[in-house]
Amino acid sequence: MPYPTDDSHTARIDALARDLRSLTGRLKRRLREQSGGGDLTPSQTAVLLRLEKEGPATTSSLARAEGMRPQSMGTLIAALDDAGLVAGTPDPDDGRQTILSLTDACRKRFEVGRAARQDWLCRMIETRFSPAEQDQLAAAIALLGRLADD
Amino acid sequence: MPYPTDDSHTARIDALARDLRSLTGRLKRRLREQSGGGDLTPSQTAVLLRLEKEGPATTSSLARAEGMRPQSMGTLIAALDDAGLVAGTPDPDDGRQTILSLTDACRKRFEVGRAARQDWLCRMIETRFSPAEQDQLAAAIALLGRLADD
DNA sequence: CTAATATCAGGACAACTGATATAT
DNA sequence: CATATATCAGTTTTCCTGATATTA
Repeated sequence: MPYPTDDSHTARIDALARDLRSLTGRLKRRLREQSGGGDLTPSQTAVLLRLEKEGPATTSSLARAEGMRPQSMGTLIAALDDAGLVAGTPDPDDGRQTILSLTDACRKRFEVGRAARQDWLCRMIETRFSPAEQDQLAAAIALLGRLADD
Repeated sequence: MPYPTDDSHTARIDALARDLRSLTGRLKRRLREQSGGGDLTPSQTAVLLRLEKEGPATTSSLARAEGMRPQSMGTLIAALDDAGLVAGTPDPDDGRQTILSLTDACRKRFEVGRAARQDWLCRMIETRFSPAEQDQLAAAIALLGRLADD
């Protein structure tokens, strides 16, 4: 027997890993494709929604939260700043940091988008999944978050 | 009231969508970082595992299965061909197509990797999640697959 | 002096679009 | 001729590494 422990348990884990690898690529592509059209990239959207949820933060703390390098987050933030969606004010206590917050224009944009139910992902979740399936998703997202954050 | 239907139901879906957006980015980054070191990219790994699971296929059918453009799959396949992990034989019935299969070298590589439990994702799934949680993951991956494939 | 923050510069990867040749 | 497959070429996006200035 080539691999002694390749029983059904291990095979099931292999299948899980295989499907998860395929899924992440497809999901990412789908999100990017749907955000297209003068709109924001998935990473930009994720940062804006995090700022909305958790309040003002610095570039570095956002980078840590999203699991990317501070430089990468820096360029992402610069684009959002150019678009007038976030604004930075210097931290009075720590001169190295600038505190980023959503602008009123960005909050307005969220408000309008939600009122019109324009968000593709929200529409899909609402229309394609039953409430019970939505609960399943929420639980699994927490599990996968553990995996992504080591 | 700015948005008449912004009740707790809608707020829960907004939170789900927000967390899912953040998760896909983090997961993708984690997979790429873990595949680093002379190894294969996540997309390459996904294609090889699909060929192993479903048998020989063409560039176009693989592109459809992974939700990407045939050209993108083409360059990905070319790299795997250069690395000696896949080989193509002309389809006897349709001169336009070439049927791609895993090489013996690739199967050997899988065999060795599995025997040594070298796959990061498999190890994480096995050690960080209980069997019940693994079931939850499997169910949720199927749900999210529906979302990714429209 | 060491550690953390931010920014500049350059590069690699993975996907895209458009155009073309070939075979059905 | 219309459709499907594959490939060539160029581009964009997103993230990376390395180096530097500044502040705690």
